[in-house]
Amino acid sequence: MLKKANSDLVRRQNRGLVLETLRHHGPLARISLGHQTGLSPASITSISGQLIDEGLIHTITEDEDAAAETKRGRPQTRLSLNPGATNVLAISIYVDGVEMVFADFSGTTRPPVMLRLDTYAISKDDFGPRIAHEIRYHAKKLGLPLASIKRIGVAVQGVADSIKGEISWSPAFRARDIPVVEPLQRLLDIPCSIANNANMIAEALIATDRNRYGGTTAVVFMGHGIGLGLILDGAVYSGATGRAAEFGHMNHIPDGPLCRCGRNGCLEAFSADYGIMRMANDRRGTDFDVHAPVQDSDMRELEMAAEGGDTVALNAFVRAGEVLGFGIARLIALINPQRVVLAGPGTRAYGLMKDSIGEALRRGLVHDLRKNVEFEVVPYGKDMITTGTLVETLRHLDRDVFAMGPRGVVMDFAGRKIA
Amino acid sequence: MLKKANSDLVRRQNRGLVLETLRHHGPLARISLGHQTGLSPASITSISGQLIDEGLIHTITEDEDAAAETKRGRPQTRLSLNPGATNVLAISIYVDGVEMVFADFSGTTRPPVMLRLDTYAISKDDFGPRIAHEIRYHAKKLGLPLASIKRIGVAVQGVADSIKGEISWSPAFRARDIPVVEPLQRLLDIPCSIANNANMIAEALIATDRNRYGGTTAVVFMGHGIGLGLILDGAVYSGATGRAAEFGHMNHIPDGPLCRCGRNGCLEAFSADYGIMRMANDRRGTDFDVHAPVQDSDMRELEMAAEGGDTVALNAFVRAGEVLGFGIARLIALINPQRVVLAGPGTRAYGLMKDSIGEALRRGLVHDLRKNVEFEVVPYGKDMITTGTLVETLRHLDRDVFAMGPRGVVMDFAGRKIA
DNA sequence: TTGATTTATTTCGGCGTCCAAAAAAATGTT
DNA sequence: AACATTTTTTTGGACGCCGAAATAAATCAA
Repeated sequence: MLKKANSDLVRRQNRGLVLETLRHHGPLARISLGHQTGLSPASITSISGQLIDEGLIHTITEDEDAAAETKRGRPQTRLSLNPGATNVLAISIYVDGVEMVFADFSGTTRPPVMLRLDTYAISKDDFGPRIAHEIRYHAKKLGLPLASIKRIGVAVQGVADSIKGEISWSPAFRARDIPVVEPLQRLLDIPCSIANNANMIAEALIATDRNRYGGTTAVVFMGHGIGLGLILDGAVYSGATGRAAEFGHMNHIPDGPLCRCGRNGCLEAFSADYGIMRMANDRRGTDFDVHAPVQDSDMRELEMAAEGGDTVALNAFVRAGEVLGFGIARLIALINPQRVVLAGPGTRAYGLMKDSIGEALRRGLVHDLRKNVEFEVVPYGKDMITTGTLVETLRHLDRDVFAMGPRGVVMDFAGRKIA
Repeated sequence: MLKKANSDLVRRQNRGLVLETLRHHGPLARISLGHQTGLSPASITSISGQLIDEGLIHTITEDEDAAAETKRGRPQTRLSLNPGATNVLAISIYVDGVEMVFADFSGTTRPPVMLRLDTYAISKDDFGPRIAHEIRYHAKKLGLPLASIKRIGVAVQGVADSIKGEISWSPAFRARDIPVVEPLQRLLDIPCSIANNANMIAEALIATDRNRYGGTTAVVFMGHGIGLGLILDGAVYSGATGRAAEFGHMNHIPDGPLCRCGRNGCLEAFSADYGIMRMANDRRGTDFDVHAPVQDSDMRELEMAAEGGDTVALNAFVRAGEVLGFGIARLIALINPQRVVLAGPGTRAYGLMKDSIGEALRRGLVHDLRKNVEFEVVPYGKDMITTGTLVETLRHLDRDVFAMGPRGVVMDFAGRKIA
């Protein structure tokens, strides 16, 4: 259903557009901003005038490199996001701890703060307050007033319910339904949102190359579990309940090996680290504790063994690839994406799985569908998750907070404050 | 990325909103239109004034029933879509023929015209012109000038490429990549679009009850194949290439029975009519022609046998349900819909499959996911496809054609033509 | 040095849209 | 007939965008 439109909507949308354009293209002169956005120079003057007065953007003065090009005519004065306008915080939760990255409005990050924390042991209700406390401490240490932080984005592997603001389930926690958004908002008075790792990687990819990833892309995250971020029509899709897709628990074979979720035969039970480890250690999978976190060092060792010619180890990876391939084939049948991206630490072993993934795709997917899909593996870095979270958080500020404009301020024709 | 907004956008959106509101709620007084849309009475007067002048809506005069309620105050004059504003045409393609339903702007349909046509035999390039010819003939017969038909919507079972405007593949045709949109537009000069049956049923459901189906719903179509219409965030999702989802060719078991698509183990190969028939006739599926269309009468006979206690027949349905259940479980794991709807002629046998579907869902899906999904079966009528196609077609007119307004017409303050 | 040229930005006036408030219209009630 | 009530229209103002003209600030050329 359509929504009512009025001049309020026009202002919001165009202010948001200007902010997003500056964020995407970096500093731009008003004239270029006009070309990029499609707005007239007059409108750009008006809008940028307001944004400058509100301190959200500013003109660049020490603009050596651009001024260096000697051209005729009045020189451009480039506009840029004002880093000091606000701060944001991206939090990534891992099995062994929590990473906090503070950034300013322009997206420039402070060095990450790594927090050791036995997430697996912490209780449902202790987690939020503990994090709130750490945020308070580190913000102070970095000289960032709490009030300057306008939004916090949290990313976690597993099922994040973005509507309830909880971690429904994550391999990093023994506890379930861990409230995150509510305690942070209550204790810090800062708006907060939570999302899933794979979705944040998808955000990072869109930000990196909108042409490449902006259409319909499936981002498969391989690690302690198998996650999925779906980009549909250029935006990350986050499901009905705000929970991300549960690709890892898509069934592969009825009555297959036991999965962490308690069912049998989930994709994860074959292709996540623990599935591979189990396959390598004990082909029948009877007395294997699926809940015990797999150490990264153990996985590396297994990869080495497989590369060195250990048939049992190699076979575990081949089988993981086969099952993953069938999973992706099913995914393609359902969503018909233009592109499938593999990401996450599990892609380290991609070389071992490549052939069996391809073979499974051939067996499990009509040629018509397969031929239209581009495949790629992106090298994994934790920073992708942080980047994605920041992108998402800052976009929310651009579109939904700062696009609104200040309230109760009288402006003149060009949008300048009169009082 | 955001788009530029200006008063043009405002007008388009609000005109569209008024048209959609009248379409959805039926005749409404200006005051009620204001309440429904959120627009002020002044704006409604202005917008409706324009729409009336353009002949898109009109005031109701013979409004006995509403005027009957004797109330104080100036009586309401209700506005309604003007049926004579334009005509549209919905075409549904079946194995045995083609159905054409003409409707006016208010959505009132003429009796369906059923066209016998051996679709399975017709060649790739004959189909479009043949249909164009029939449209010309029947429009004339019904007294509808071709120029009064502003849009044609075509629905077909199978893979419809809505961007190319072709039927990529359908069980109704032996031919592939059959152009439909291009010949109709060329020969009749009427804009045309093509979509897939299941998506049109999804459209019909949204139109019927937006609260119920408007969030995230998966519509599974069971018939000569297994199709899927996805409603994401209230709108039918039609994939990257404009092709609908290929749920029927999602692999169930590697190296399973042969499917029409040439792969092995697709969902369809178990649960579409031919899969069930094969299972009942010949459990090894060696010498069964998967391409031969299954007669509806044969399916009914098989259903009767199963209901009468024939174990082999019953088992075929049970197995079809099991596989369908696993398919739906995978679908839920990926998309996490709020609701799954089963539709299509195949649902006649739902009673035979119900238990095995449920059992497969239990085995193939985490409880957390399963518990949030509502399940339902809608009784099948061909008219759902027609309804959905009309809804989609008329919405396009509301939003993208008539919302623009006439060009080059000078209006006074209230939107009335001056010249 | 000075004026012409060029390019960027701002100002001005106009237009389209929405909206609140006042006015008008149309009917019921007393 | 006067008043009350509800719906619709008119009026006048606000906000936003835009085209055109004006202004600003530089380079180029003589």
